[in-house]
Amino acid sequence: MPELPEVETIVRDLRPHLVGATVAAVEVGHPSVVRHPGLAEFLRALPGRRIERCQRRAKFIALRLDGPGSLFVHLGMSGTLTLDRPEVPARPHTHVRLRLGSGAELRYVDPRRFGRLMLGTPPELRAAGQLPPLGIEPLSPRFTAERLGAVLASTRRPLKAVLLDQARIAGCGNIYTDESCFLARVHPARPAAGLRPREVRRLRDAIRVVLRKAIRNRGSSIADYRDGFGARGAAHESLLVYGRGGAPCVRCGLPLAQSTVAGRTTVYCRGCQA
DNA sequence: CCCCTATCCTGAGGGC
DNA sequence: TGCCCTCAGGATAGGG
Repeated sequence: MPELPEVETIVRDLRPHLVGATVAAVEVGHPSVVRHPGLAEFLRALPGRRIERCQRRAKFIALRLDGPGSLFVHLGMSGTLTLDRPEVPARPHTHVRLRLGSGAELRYVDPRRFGRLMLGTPPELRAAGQLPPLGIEPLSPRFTAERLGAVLASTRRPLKAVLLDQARIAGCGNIYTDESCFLARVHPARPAAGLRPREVRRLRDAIRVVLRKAIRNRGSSIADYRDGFGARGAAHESLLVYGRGGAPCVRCGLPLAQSTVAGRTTVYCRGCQA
């Protein structure tokens, strides 16, 4: 579900309310979402900890705690992390609740339970196989056309597969990958290493424009996604290709093509993305 | 290394 | 109205 812009929106929403707050109590409804450490240790280690930072890395939410370690949350396909007043009834599939010293409640809701919560330092979690290798942040200043070119040059896999590969570029999912390829006018199934330098530059710029615009619009609420306060985003209202297979291309009017690339539904324009 | 498929789950939507 | 099928924004394991 949530890609970089959705996770970033949540982090920005929650940050002012979480930083400085103390975890007063923890309740876990469905233990399978707690991946590390074990449930008992998770319940033991969290209460009393103070949240020092609230940040995004790739599609992970990282709540840095006092003392060593962070609480990492990955939302999977259908997860949400919201701050609620405790008297508001919890929605179905609320699996974890953190009651805060402020009285508010941080709730992890995830119908499909593909998401997960983990507690520890990055090296610990990497050693436990819970935190995968993560590539460059596409919104960082280090994400230059040269850098993207180097990433793409290393493989002949389809471009889209590389953009979705979190170990190479962190944060892009199915929606914004298709949007970026369209904006850059490159075909998502082209071998990554085959892009010309000017196409790489266009793609680099397109990825940043697409992600920034989606953040400005507070994320795409196509199904389950909600912001840090449970409200829907508006980014899905201005998507150019995602979910529009068969509809006319906004640039040339040709019906948008839909096929499977890198195992994912992919929408693109045969005319504009040669 | 690459690529595809199945898998973890629930819910929404379409066809009949 | 209901049943069945397919599909979904993610990530990973296993097979060819």
